[in-house]
Amino acid sequence: MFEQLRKEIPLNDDKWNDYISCFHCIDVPARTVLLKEGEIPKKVFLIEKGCIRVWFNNDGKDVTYQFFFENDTVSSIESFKKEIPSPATIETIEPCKLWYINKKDIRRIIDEMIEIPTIREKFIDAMFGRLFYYMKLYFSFVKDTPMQRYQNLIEEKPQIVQRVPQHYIASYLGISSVHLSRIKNKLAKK
Amino acid sequence: MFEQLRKEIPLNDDKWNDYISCFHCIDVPARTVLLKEGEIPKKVFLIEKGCIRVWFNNDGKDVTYQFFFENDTVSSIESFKKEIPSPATIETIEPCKLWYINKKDIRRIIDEMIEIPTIREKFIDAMFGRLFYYMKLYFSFVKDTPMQRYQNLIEEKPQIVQRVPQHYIASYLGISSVHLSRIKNKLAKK
DNA sequence: TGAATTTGATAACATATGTTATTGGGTGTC
DNA sequence: GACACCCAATAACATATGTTATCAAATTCA
Repeated sequence: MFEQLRKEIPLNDDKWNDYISCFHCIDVPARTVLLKEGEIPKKVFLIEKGCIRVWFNNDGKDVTYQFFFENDTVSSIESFKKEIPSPATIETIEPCKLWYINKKDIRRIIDEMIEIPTIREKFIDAMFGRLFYYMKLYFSFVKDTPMQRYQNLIEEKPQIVQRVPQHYIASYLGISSVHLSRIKNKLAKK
Repeated sequence: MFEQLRKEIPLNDDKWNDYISCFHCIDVPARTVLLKEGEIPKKVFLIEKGCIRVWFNNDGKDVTYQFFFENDTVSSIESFKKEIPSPATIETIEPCKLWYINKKDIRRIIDEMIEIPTIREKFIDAMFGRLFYYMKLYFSFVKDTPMQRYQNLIEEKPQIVQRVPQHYIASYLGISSVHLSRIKNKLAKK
């Protein structure tokens, strides 16, 4: 799981092993809630196998706003950083093999690693990447129709279309599942 | 302009004056283009007075996706960081008094300041703030109706509603100006 | 001041999208 | 195998939203 990362990070073996020992592996079935709306996040998850969605309750309807797959790290990032109750629920879609790390451990690791310039660079780049990701999502809502967003999804995130039930995808696109079904129908006729 | 910042940043006077001297002040009329679509950004702007919009061309229609006001810093952030042509145009809405700094200067200042832990902390917090801002914008598209988005705007960014022409606001909300007009009409009747 | 431009409201029509209900296929469980 | 459940497609209807055109008010600028 960590081989690739090991190569990229300039640490001696002791430090590395110290850090790695903070990660714990679990297997969970589909539809397992990893963080419930209203809880303050205590863990960050890393997916070895499976997929996860993050959703919140909007007047009784659940609105899925993010999917995660293999090698993604998952947390309710704003609540985690600010230590406030999460508005969102984190839930597995498929059976998953996960690694998790506790807040105080990840906090310590980041505080130590941020002092190393090359790692800091990576960290900041990752934050920019995340920022650009959300900017792009936002832009697609300002400028594209739901059909265009669906086509982009097929193009750019085929995993989502292949592995995630359609009603979750619909709410991710900001439309009803009926409408997504109509869009698929139209595209099929072309 | 920089008094408040001066208090927050622990630097000796020499360094401070060095940094400050990199900023240049200009006055520009309304509808001035500060960065044109396709150009690689070479400056970052800081607004002392006035307001600015950022927009891009979407099949012949201009789509405004961000507004900036006094004390905001403005750049086509992704293009600036990656040194790629900007998909967006930066343009004043009102006559503005601006400070700008060139890329190589801001680059140097950030590289030097990032080594100071308290400043680094502020810098990372600012990035998180930006990230949360775009996440929130994105969420509002996934879960709210245009009318709700408009009401949020009145609530949270009254400046925009008061100072920006309505057709720019409409495209910011992802709707036509006709529809925004209808929404206002409905709200007025309540 | 007067002309040009920008802005905002509204009407009429076409299209997109949501809601609710129904149907049938799949899948897992006992 | 029977049952419960989840999932996707579809129909029918209601509502939301876009498009185009027109007009009036406000603003800018010469």
